[in-house]
Amino acid sequence: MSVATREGEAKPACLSLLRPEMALKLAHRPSRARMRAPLPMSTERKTLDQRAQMSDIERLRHSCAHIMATAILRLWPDAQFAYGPPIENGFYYDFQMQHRITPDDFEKIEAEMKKISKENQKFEWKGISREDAKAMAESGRLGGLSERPGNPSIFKLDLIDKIPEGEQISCFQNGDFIDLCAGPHVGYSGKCKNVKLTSVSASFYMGDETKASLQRVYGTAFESKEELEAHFVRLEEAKKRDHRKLGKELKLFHIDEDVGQGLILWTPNGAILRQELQNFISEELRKQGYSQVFTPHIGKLSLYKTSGHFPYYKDSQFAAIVENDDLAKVIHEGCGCGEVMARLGGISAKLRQQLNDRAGKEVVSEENVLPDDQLLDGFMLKPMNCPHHIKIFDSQPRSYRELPVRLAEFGTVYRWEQSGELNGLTRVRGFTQDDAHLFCTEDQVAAEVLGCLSLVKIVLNTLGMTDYRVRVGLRDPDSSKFTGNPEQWDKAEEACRAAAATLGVPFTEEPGEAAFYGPKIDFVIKDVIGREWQLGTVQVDYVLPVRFDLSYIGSDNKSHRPVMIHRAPFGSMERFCGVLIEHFAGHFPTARQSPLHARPRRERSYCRWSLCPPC
RNA sequence: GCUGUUGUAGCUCAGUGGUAGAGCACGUCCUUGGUAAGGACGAGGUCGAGGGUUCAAAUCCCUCCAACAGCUCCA
Repeated sequence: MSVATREGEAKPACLSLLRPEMALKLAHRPSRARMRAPLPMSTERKTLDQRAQMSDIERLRHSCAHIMATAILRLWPDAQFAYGPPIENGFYYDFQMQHRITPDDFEKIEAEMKKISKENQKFEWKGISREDAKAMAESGRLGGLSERPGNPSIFKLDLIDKIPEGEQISCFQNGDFIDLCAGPHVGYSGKCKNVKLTSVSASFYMGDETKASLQRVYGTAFESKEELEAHFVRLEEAKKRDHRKLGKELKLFHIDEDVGQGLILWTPNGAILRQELQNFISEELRKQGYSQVFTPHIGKLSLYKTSGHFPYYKDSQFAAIVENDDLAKVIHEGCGCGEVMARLGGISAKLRQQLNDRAGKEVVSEENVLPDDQLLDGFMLKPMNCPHHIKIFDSQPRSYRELPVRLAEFGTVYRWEQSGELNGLTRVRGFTQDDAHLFCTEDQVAAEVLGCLSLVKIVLNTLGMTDYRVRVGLRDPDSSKFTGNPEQWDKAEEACRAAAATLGVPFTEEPGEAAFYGPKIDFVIKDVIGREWQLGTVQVDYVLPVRFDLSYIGSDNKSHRPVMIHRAPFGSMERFCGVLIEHFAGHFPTARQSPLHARPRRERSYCRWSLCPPC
């Protein structure tokens, strides 16, 4: 059974709960305004030409950054400024000073900024020689209101050194404030009156963790008061769609401190949502000839040593689980913690030999080898499903007639994410991938990649999620990170490129973004506040079949190496549901027969949201 | 992990050193031919955890934990 969509494509029966008129309406919902999404600090300098192309609003915001710096200096003259670019919806300036800015200071700074705007200071460009620039920085004059003996402009000095020889060095002056700056700026500070400071945070100089820690104040600025107000209205609207807020209101999921950070408890309502999606994808998988499998949540360390995930990715995995008797033994032997860790991380000489032989070169160095009686094995919460699926493929001899073998599982994996990076459903420590691994011949790669992509496209189109882009991750030829032989890479990259081109959506090729084992295609979806989330992914892999010594018998009755394709159209159920909640703003497409609807009066508060969710 | 902010009832929040509060939600009863109806009464809190200062701490100080924003990272 299928229903028509506006694209005229058949809609899978498993989304039978989708009311066509609702789907249509939702698909046309305009994407909400983007909240401040800081542009990643580019490690490459912009050329003067690129700078000259700054749009009017970027000019205004950049000037606002200078005005904010001026205001901060009037209040705290010791401040040392680093970097103050315009960003989407606003600007920031990074600086270092004794006083720690808190949001309570914003009012003071804004008041000072307003004064500066009223003073209508002229922004004046001055070309200066490298020597003069350095002298001004030494005296503390650059990024200051006056000379500041004993307080040289340290960051400006560094920035001057980064300006290539022969390039014009310039500064801009407004009032007493002189800053090293290539511009461009607005003519007068009077233009910068619709400004509001939004947040303060820490940053690192040049985005480098090892460099100085700076304070960063963010602000937003627009040409008119109306636009500024509209911006804050949009932010409010975006907040209402936040999946964490809706998740609580609609009782979709719960995160409990006692269970742990980043570990999702799916409550009955959320389980309905997730189950519908799983049914939907299961149906598509069945159509495309996948086989469903189930595998356990843990596996032995040696499995991940063979795959190469341990200890290479050790920092982003949960620690090993050591069996009681083994633990008692090492305690009895008086092992220190460091020694236990080393014994867990070691690899046997035999396994090292096997891996190196299979790869035809040294992929595991001798320093990781420990004598067998020193090795301590344990288990690990699985950080990915591939090794388990590989073992299923390898559990019996395979003929080319069976290929491609497509093994699918809603596989739950666990990864150790930094605490500051956790975010509702979109960044978690335990999540379920709609994972599958395809084992195919070299010649089947292109067709299989194409099949995977069409699956992702069906999923996204069915749900009306059209604000996405496609990223083809290619290898960086200069990097040693990428293993495998160049011809295979070329072939796989070409297959990915060609497959992406058939999608009919813009895609970018990004050298250096490939996984170490092969090229990949990612679907990146923008959420309601402009953050991009990588959801679906398709990756070609030539490495794991080698490490696990996989083979099949070809028509020539000889053994051949299969190619693996990893793919997950949703990415993870958690992240996808998070993005989906915001996409639909909680107005999930449901039909009359949906369990979300038929609720007795007693549970009025419960059914309310499915009929008339909070707007 | 780093910087900052926040943490009080199921939810949203008020409460600046002196007996723990409001609205909504919840329970019982009454009213009411109807989809967030009205009324009466009621229940619900070691004020994130632990320590300290004080005659006295939700409130001041310290240490943790967690959430949020940003940075950094992300197979």
